Amino acid sequence: MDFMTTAIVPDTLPPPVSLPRGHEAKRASILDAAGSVFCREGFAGANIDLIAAEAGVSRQTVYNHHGDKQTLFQAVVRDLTERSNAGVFATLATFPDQPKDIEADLIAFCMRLNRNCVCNREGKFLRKLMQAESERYPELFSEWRDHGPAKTWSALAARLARLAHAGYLDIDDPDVAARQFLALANADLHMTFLLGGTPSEAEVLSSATNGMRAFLRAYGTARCVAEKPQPAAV
Amino acid sequence: MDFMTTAIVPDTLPPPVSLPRGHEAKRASILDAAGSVFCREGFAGANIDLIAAEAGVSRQTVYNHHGDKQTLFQAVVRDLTERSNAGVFATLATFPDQPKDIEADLIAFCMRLNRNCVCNREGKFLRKLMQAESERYPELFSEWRDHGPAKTWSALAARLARLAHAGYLDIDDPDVAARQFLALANADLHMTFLLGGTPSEAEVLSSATNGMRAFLRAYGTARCVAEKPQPAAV
DNA sequence: GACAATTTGGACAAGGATGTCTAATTTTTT
DNA sequence: AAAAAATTAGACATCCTTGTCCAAATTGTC
Repeated sequence: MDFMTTAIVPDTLPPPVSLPRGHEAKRASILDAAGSVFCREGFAGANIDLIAAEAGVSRQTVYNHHGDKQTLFQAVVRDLTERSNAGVFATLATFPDQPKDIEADLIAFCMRLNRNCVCNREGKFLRKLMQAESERYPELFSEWRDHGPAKTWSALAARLARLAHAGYLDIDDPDVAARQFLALANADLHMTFLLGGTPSEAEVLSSATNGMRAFLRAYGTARCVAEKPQPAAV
Repeated sequence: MDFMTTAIVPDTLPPPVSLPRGHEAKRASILDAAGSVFCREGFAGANIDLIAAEAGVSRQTVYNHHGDKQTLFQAVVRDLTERSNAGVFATLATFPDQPKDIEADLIAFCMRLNRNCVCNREGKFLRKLMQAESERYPELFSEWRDHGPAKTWSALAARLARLAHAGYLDIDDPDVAARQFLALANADLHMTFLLGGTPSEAEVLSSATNGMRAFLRAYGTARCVAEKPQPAAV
């Protein structure tokens, strides 16, 4: 028996198999609160005591998990980047490769993109933190850009090129078209973003509709127009 | 010799212009430095000593001119807003109302807009300060928005409507078109803006060209295409 | 040149924030 | 139940910043 147990569970001291559940929960809670406070107050204005209070932990726990303020900030941005990128690529996977009604399908895609990627918590926070602190942390900025927007653009460009190849669109430069696609998708939301607010569902719908109609006016082919000759007014 | 020198540099000395020579110069220098520091470090991170040093005055002089940090910040934003709006409307006045070559004329206008309004010092600073602190100073934000972007949009919409009426464009909703015009004009510059940099002349040209070609593909009439059937590749 | 306003540098108090330390307490694992 | 790990509250030293005060020096005006 003794032999069995020692064999099955080697005496190599219980490897840090599973750290407490409450431990990771607190870590997440700290990152969450820190994201909110850094975003609201900026790096210099953020107060560790406030972060601790908002996370529901003691200040010492914050220091135990992440060494100092800078390290905490970097952890926050990396966490946001990771989750945001996951959301972006999940949404990109829903791009309408074989559209039945290209206008309706692109509008729906656009709304998913806006709702799940640019209007949500991670998107809002990242946008603000990057704008405010990218010069102080250039490597964080590069990380985010290379793993996020840069890939998004080329992935979207590939999707658009495929649609063009299938005859739905008439595109010279897919990379330019991809940037314009995104610019048009958000054209009506800029002021709300600047204010730090979250657009209503109606605003997201109207921005996506206006944007995609303009995009299709620019890049749609006869095939699109034939299928959808007279879009209804908003 | 003595006569010569005194004659060449007349004794008329700078005309006795009441109080301010060095006074107003110092005030401007302080606003300038404060704008730069607030923008770089954020409100909380900005240091009055640093502002004073960068302005080349003593700290006490900063306090003499503008009471405290908050008042200084508001003065900076109001100053930037005023100068930025002046630039925007001066540029709007150069909109091509009777274009000879609509594509070339719109591209040129776009470049003026980007160069003089969004890429310049005031534009860059205002964008960052608004994004960072608009929630802390909502009344400053409203002031800027109502006297700047809101008027810009409607003014641009009116110009576009006029072009449409003259047969150059085919536009349903001029307000939507105006927002899309601006979105397309800057579509290629977003990443540079986010990084806090200033786009090169080549980037501004390429962004304006790509943006206006897309805009005209969406909203141009046969009249445009007839005049400019085959735009050269970039 | 005399006079008034402005600027300067430095000292200073008050307050706030960071990060460390410790002893007590709670939670988790064995 | 006991041992180990994590958390807590609080005190604390240290540093930084804001905003004030003041005497001396500078500038510009009459």
